[in-house]
Amino acid sequence: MSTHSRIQAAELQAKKAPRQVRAKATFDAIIEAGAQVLAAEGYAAVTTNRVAEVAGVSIGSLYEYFPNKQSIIASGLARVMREVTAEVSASLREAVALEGQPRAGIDYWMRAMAAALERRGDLLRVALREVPFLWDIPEMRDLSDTLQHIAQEGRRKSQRVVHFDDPEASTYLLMTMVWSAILQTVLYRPAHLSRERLTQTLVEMLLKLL
Amino acid sequence: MSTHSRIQAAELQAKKAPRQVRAKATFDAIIEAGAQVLAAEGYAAVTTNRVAEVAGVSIGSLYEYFPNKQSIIASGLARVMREVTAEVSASLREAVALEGQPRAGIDYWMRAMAAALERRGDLLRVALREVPFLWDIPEMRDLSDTLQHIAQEGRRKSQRVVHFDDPEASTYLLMTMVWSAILQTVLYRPAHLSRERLTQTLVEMLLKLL
DNA sequence: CATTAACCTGAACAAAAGCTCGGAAACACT
DNA sequence: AGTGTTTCCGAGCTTTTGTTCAGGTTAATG
Repeated sequence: MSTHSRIQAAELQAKKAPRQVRAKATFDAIIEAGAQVLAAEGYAAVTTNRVAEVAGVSIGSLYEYFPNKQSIIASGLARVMREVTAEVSASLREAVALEGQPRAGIDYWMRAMAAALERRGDLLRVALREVPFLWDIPEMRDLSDTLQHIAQEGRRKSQRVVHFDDPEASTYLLMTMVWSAILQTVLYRPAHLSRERLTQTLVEMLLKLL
Repeated sequence: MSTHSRIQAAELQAKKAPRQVRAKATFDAIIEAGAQVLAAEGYAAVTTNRVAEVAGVSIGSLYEYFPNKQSIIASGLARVMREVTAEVSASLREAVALEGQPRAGIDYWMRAMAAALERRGDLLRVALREVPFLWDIPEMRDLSDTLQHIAQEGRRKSQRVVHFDDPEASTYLLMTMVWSAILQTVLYRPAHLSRERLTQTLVEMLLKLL
């Protein structure tokens, strides 16, 4: 078993909230700078002094609000993931609501996912591959939980959606697989598979299965 | 676009091969120690001095064979990935050969994949999540290329395997999705999905699609 | 206006980590 | 045994980086 110590939740959060508007601006600038350096230059390039410099703030101010380096990155990723979760789950709900036209629903959902991921592509690429404490950020886990929840709910409402021996497991799996495929394709752009071919084929497959 | 510099191939390789048997032992001990520390304590814990210590070798010896820290990790991962690729692609070939019994073939292949991954679970988990230059290691890319190659070849030989509008893309996708699902399940053990349920459901899905 | 609280600054400290290098020991070969 | 080559050693140099702190500035408060 891997034993390297999990990071405590407190160490991944800001240590105090800004009270004045000026302070709110520096706070945001720090988070923004952290995300930007991470996305553009990778995890190793994210040093506290560099983040402060990019944010246009002194190193002291940085430690006024964040207890350590990790909390800056974690705050930025948490913020982004809240946005992604909101966008993706909203589109999944809409897709589920389009019961009558499964093709349109699936298509719509996949485009929404791809768009949400692509907009944060540089950041998510680095985050998924390099940030050691990524999965200690609660918002990171929330996305898949939320999607699962919506999917299972949708399955229960309209019985005819999945007929497998194990409906729960197969819904879970379908969800996971489609998500993985989109993630892979959008973030890592395999040579032989354009976005168009991906979505077309995925839709076809899902229609055969549902 | 993310601009952080790609690592040169030379920086990820051993700088000279051991000539004597004694030297071969230290060389291997270093690689082994690197992999062990990485698997057990994470990327941040892999320091050159620590690797030397765990290997029971002096720091000087380490730099006799490896130009830098990354090359130690890269060598270890390359070695492991050669093994995994060999095991997984052998089992895929056998599965493809079982044309007559698709259920047995799929089942066999998935068990082989799961076993190959699980045996290196601790190492691969950390590698996939934390090693920044992971995909600059050629052996890392070889696996999916090899699997794709075998799968596409299998499809061409027995025409009746996949009937989709875009056979190549759908084979690619199926491959990717099954691989992702197994990887996820074996390495990150989702709470609600046991290995048994996964394989059962996956087999069922594949049979419906092929 | 006076006082307190919030905010900001940046030089400097301490720890850590990658890597070098001069020299000794083990080995191969004649 | 003698000679050159390979291997090994580890103290220490250099650089980097996370973080602190004492003091100054700005904003709120009464």
